[in-house]
Amino acid sequence: MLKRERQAYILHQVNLHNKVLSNTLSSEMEVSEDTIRRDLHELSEHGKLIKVHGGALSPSFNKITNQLYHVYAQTDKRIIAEKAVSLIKDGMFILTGGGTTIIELARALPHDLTATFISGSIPAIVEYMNHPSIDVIVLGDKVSKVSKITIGADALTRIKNIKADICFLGINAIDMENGITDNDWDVVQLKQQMIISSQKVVCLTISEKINSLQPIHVCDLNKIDVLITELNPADELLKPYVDAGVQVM
Amino acid sequence: MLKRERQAYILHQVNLHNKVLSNTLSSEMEVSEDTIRRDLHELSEHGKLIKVHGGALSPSFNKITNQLYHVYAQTDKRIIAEKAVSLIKDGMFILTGGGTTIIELARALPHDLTATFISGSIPAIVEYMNHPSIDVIVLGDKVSKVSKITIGADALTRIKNIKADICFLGINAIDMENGITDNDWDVVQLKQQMIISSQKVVCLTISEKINSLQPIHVCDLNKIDVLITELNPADELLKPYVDAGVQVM
DNA sequence: AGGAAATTTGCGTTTTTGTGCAATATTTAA
DNA sequence: TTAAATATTGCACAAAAACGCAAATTTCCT
Repeated sequence: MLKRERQAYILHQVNLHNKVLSNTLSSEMEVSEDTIRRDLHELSEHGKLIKVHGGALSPSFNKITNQLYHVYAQTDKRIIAEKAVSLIKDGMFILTGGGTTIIELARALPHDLTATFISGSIPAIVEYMNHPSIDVIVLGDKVSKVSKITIGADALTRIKNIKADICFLGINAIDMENGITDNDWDVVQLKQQMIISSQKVVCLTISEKINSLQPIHVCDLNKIDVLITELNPADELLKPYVDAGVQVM
Repeated sequence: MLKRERQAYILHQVNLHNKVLSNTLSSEMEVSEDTIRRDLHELSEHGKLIKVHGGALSPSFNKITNQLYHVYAQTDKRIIAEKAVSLIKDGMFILTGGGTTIIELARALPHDLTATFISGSIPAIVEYMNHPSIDVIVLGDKVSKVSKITIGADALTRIKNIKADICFLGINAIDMENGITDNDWDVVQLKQQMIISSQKVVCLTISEKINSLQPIHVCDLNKIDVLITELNPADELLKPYVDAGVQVM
């Protein structure tokens, strides 16, 4: 087998599977691992793949995971935030949780909006505070260093005494069977009470979290009024949720 | 599974859920927790995530826009803050108000301090929150856009139920005749209650504000235990206060 | 076609890297 | 405070990479 052939085959495999192993290639083509390594080295110098210990990866692989992912998620969250904003009317009482999606929502609020936002998320409060015309109510309690949100009995009872018009929750996982799930017990308590204390529950999430599962159950799908993702509501991925009666935006 | 694949997966999870646990990752990918820890260590050195006990957090989650708080007369306030820090001992319950001097105090706290800070000042809370070992209690209520502090009956009654070891107040005006005075009605309510609820009252101010007067009375001089300025305690300007029985630092 | 030069390949040796294990410290939670 | 979970450290071992060298192959030139 010629060197050119070999390298073409390697590239083919990399593009197909995003990954190749040196020893697999070596036995598949019956050449020494040394040769494979030299091939990989050469191809990686031309940027056709990324050589790593034990094999090689597709160059697109690294792009997605490293820099682009963050920006990409950011723009997605911006799209979500703008859809969410369209649900907010002047004079509303609005409960919000924490998380980066909520921060984006806070930043996307129109400058002339007059509404009351209630939250225990410190980063969200900082954003709301900088808005010229909205009122901000802080749910006081002990701050969780991990989630940057106030958690505890105090915050909980405070939410109990509220009946908000609408509630925006950034969620960590949602699937058809288990509904919304999360990974922080204290945060789950708050989310559950927020859902009870709101007339309308809106869940915000990037599409990657759709059909994923976390250890702690927050609520079933039927508690959710609106689900917002960056996707088109007609997207195939969202169809089961539409069928289940959730309004998808 | 290749090391890079693993790390890519970890990053993916972190960006997705803002948080990952070592043991979850370890069992998901069927490698030892040792390996996961090494991966997390490596990724955190590249700033891709923030390593914490038991797992890791998303770096974007931690970044709070606190570059806005440019502090007036900063070096003076730094001096004041450092004097104030010397009064704080491990395990204390500490009430603090708002204002730039208090922010400086928050930034000057030693990294190994373990204490509980109670405040309604959002900028101060943001600073406390970034400290590794102190607990933060937020006094919830409506946020005043002007002073960036929670004000109202709720915050007031909350303070009433506290007996703190010490209380740090940034003050706007102090003079021999009227004691401490201020210009914001709501903030004054809070300060008065904080003074009542603390065993020791420490006032922080730059010397500019010494012997000045504001419209609303907060408290008389005799309520103050310690007065801290950037000046030498023996300074002529401070002599009347020393004579009046205030401990000056 | 023949043969020299250049390239490619395989092999042994030495380094480096990745991983798991165990003993010990440190942190966290009860 | 104690007990459990998690981190750190040093070590061993295996897998892979790097390197030099010699044999094999291809290329190129007359």
